[in-house]
Amino acid sequence: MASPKQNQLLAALSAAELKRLRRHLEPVDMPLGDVVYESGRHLDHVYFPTTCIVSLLYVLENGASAEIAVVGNEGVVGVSIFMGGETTPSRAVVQSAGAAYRLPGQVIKNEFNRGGAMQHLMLRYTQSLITQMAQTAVCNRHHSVDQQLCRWLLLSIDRLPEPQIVMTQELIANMLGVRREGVTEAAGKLQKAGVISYRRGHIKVLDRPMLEGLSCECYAVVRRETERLLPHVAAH
Amino acid sequence: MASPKQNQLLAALSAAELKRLRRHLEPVDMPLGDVVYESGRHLDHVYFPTTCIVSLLYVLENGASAEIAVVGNEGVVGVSIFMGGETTPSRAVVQSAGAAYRLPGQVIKNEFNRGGAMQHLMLRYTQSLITQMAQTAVCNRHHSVDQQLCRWLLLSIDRLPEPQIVMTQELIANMLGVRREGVTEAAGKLQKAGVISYRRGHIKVLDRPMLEGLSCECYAVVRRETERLLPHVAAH
DNA sequence: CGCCCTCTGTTCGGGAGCGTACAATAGGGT
DNA sequence: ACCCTATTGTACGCTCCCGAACAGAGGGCG
Repeated sequence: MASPKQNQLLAALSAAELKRLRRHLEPVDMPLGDVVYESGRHLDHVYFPTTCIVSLLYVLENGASAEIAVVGNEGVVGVSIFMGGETTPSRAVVQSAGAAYRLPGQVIKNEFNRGGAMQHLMLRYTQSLITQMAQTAVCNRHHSVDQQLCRWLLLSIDRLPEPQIVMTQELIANMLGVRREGVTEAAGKLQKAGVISYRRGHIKVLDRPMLEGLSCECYAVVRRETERLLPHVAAH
Repeated sequence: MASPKQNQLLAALSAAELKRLRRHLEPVDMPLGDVVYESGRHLDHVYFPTTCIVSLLYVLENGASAEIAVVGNEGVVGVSIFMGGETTPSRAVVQSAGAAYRLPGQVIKNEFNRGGAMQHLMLRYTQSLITQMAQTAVCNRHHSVDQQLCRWLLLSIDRLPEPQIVMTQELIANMLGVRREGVTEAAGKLQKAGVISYRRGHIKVLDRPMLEGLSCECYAVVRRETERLLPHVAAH
C-alpha cells in the first residue's frame, strides 16, 4: 500500500497538482548505500523519499567527507534541478534502505515554473535545507563528537517509524566526518547511560528525552525552523 | 557615480526588469559592523552590495559563532524573502564598509513571482550560496585554521577592489569561529612567508598565487561552482 | 608630547580528537 | 557446528586547538 502521500511534500500538494504529476511519479527501491547522485553528475530525477533516508555528503579530495544534511519523507532530494543548477558538488547516499518516488527533472521543472503552490512549497523546503546545512557548519566548528552523535541519532529516528537504526559505527563516523573510534566511545557512553542500546550495526534509542538533553542545540534549532517553514509537513 | 550596475546580479538583469525595479532601489550606506539583519527578525529589504561585504553568521546560545557565507557585489543578502521563509536563524553583519542598494521585500517578491529571468538568476545565486555553506561545513570539520584563514582572505579580496582588508585579527577569529590567538599565529606564518603583510587592523595580500596554494580546496571548489552557476557574474 | 586603549605576540597547561595498531567478539554463511 | 569476516573495544603518542594570562607595541587623541 505504497502511496506518494507517504512523502509529506507530495502529501501537501493540492489535488490538481498531484493529478498533473501522478502519472510521472515512479516508485523506486532505495537500497542501503545506493548513490542517488554523484558530485557534479547531471541529475535526471528528483526523489521524494517515503520510507528511506538519504544523506547529502560533501567529499574532499583526500577522501574525507561530511554529511551536510539528511532527507527523509519530509523532503526531496535534488533541489538543484529546480534551483536551476542541474547539479551540485555533493553526493547523495541512501543511509537507510526503503522506498521513494521519483519524478523526471523536466516534469518537476514544468510544475515548478507554473509558479503555484508547488513552487512555494519547494522553495520553503529548500530554505529549511539551507538552515540544516548552515547549522551543521556551526556544529562542526563548535560541538563535540558526543553531542553530534546525539544530534545525528535524533535526525535519523525522526525519519524512521521506529527508534531503531540499522547502521554500523563505521558508517556513522563517515557521516559525521570523524574517526570510527570516536563514535565507538561516544556510543559506549550513551549505552552506559541507558540512552541507547546497540549490537553490531543495530542501534535502538531507549530514552529519547535524555538523548535530546545530551544533544547540542543544533537539532532543536533546525527542527523548530523546519516546523516554522513547513507547518503542514510536521515530522511524525 | 554609484550605480546599481555595480552589483553584478542587478547588472545581469534585462533593461525591462531593471526599469521595473529602479525606482524602488534605494542606495544605502553600510558601515562596518552594521547588523543588516538579526537572527529570526523579519526582513524588510533585500540588499544588493556594491562596494561592501556582508558576512552571514550563525550564533550559538553560548555566544560562539561562525561565518557560513560571504556576500559581496556578486550577490544579494536576504534570499529568505523570496524563498518564502521571510526570516532565517542567521545574522548578517557588514564585514567591510561600503555601499549597497536595497529593495523592499514586496517589490522583489513581485518581480520574483513573475517567474522570469530575475527568478532564475536569484535561484541560481541561492544555489551558489548553498554550495558555499555546505563547503564551509566540511571545511570546518576537516581543515586547519591556517588553511581556513587563507580561504577567508581569498573570499574577502575577491570582493574588494584592492587586495587590502581592514579588519582586526580578533574579528577574523569571530568569523572563523576560532580563538584570536589562532589567527595571530596563522597570520604570523603567512607574513613570515611573505604572502601577506599586516599592521593593526590592516592586511595586505602580497602574493595571491601562494595564498591560493596554501588555502584548502574549499575556496576553489566554491569559486568554480559559482562561476558555473553564474557565468555572467564572474568575480572581477 | 605623552597617555591610554586597542591590537598583536607569546606562553603554559590541558583536552579533544587523530592515526595507528591490535585484540576480542558477534553472527552470518557454508 | 564451525569458520571467517565484519564489527566493536582499547590503548598510545601526537597534534591541533582551546582557555587563560600577560607582555609589548602602535597609534589615536587629548
